Amino acid sequence: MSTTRLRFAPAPTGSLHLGSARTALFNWLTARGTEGELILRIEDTNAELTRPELIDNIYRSLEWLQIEFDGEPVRQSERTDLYNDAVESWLSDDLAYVDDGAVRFRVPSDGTTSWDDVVRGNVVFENQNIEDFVVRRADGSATFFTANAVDDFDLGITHVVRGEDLVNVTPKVIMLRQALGAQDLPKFAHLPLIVNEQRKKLSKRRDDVALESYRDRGVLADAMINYLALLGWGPPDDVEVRPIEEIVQLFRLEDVNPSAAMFDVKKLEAINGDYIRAMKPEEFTEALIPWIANEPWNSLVDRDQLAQVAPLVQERTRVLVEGPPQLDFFFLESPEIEESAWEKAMTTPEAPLILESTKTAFASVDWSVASLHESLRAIGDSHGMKLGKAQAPVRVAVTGRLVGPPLFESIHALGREVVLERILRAQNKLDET
RNA sequence: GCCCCCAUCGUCUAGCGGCCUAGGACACCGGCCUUUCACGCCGGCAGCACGGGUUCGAAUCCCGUUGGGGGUGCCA
Repeated sequence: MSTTRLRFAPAPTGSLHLGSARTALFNWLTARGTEGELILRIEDTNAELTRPELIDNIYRSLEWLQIEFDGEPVRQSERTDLYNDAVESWLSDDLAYVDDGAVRFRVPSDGTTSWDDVVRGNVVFENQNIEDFVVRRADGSATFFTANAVDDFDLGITHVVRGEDLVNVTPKVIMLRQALGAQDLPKFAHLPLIVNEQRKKLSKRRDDVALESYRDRGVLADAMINYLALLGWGPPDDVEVRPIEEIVQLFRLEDVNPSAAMFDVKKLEAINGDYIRAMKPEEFTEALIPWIANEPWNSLVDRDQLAQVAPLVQERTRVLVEGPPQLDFFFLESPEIEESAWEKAMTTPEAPLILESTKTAFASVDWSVASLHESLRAIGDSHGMKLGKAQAPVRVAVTGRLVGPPLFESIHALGREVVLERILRAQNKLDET
């Protein structure tokens, strides 16, 4: 028998919002940390929101985040009788009245309604500031207030953890719950809003709020969860990047910071980079495949070769989308040479000499990373250049860019034939100009 | 307008009356390492919004001001 029972109650309005994901997470953390239960409740009292595909998206996103629920989801659209009964009883007790076909709840004109919020402390509303609100629409459907109050009571919810934007509906829900005959109140915890750089609530219109869009760019679920946990909460020991199991142990609703938190993509990506670097090379290679599938050179990719070269860019990748562009030259027949790179590396007096020496040396050098390395180092030496300088023309000739994965490992993977051909190609291009 | 909430480095946070000349992380700036970039390491910049209290003592408690935000639908 569990002592705590929580619910995550999204309205199916399309893709899961970052704020909703954070709310789901904090509910989940609380449930896990207290060995309680967490149920998923779909708030689709509005007929327009009952479309199955909207709900599927929520399931998929929550599944991706590995936020699990106990029991089957509760669909409010399937509990209309319950809401009707409640409204009827309020009507017969004269707690509510009909107005233009809708039913409104009678709010007392004096007194106060308050609760002790877990994250904000005591919150008090003067009843006189609350209007009689609609509990049943003219079309007969229950409103959010009714469904919310009835379900939280009926489902035995002990902790209501939701966004701060719902603070002002809380007194209404409390009144309804009392009208239902409830003697107690659940613990309310209103989480700080997640805001953008303008300090405004993340909005669908202006901000990139869909969880999927981060997933699609190659943010890992574990990293996303870890980052989201840091929005409004911090571990007591200052260790921010850590396994979710540890966060479950450390997390306490009482420690949640009440002030709004800005969603910082840079930090998200930094944490994601940590997670990517922590992957096994094979895992990283595997994770990259869906992103490579989007590249025009996808059909040229050889899996074995990919397994060999992907790890070379692992620590250079913060989000998975950044992976493929760093690897294209391994697979493209004749990768394009970036103009700015060419300008920088090939217009020096030494460049042609280095290319020629390298071509000659590489034609017979032992094809190992160490020998390749030593060989080019020696060539650089003979021109009085450090390797850092000397490698530039070769890198541009072979990869088309000035920056990229470690050169000798790359050259090694490409093979002698390809490398010599690319050097020759660069020499030809040099001759043309 | 009315109601409600919030206020520590640029950002996310630690701090719950003395351990704070305020700690960590991201970002930024130096340096080291180095075959580029990155990673890693070392160092730096930078904050308790303001004013009153309370107290021997306040970032921490109270009040006010200012500034931000949220809500104000027969949406949720």
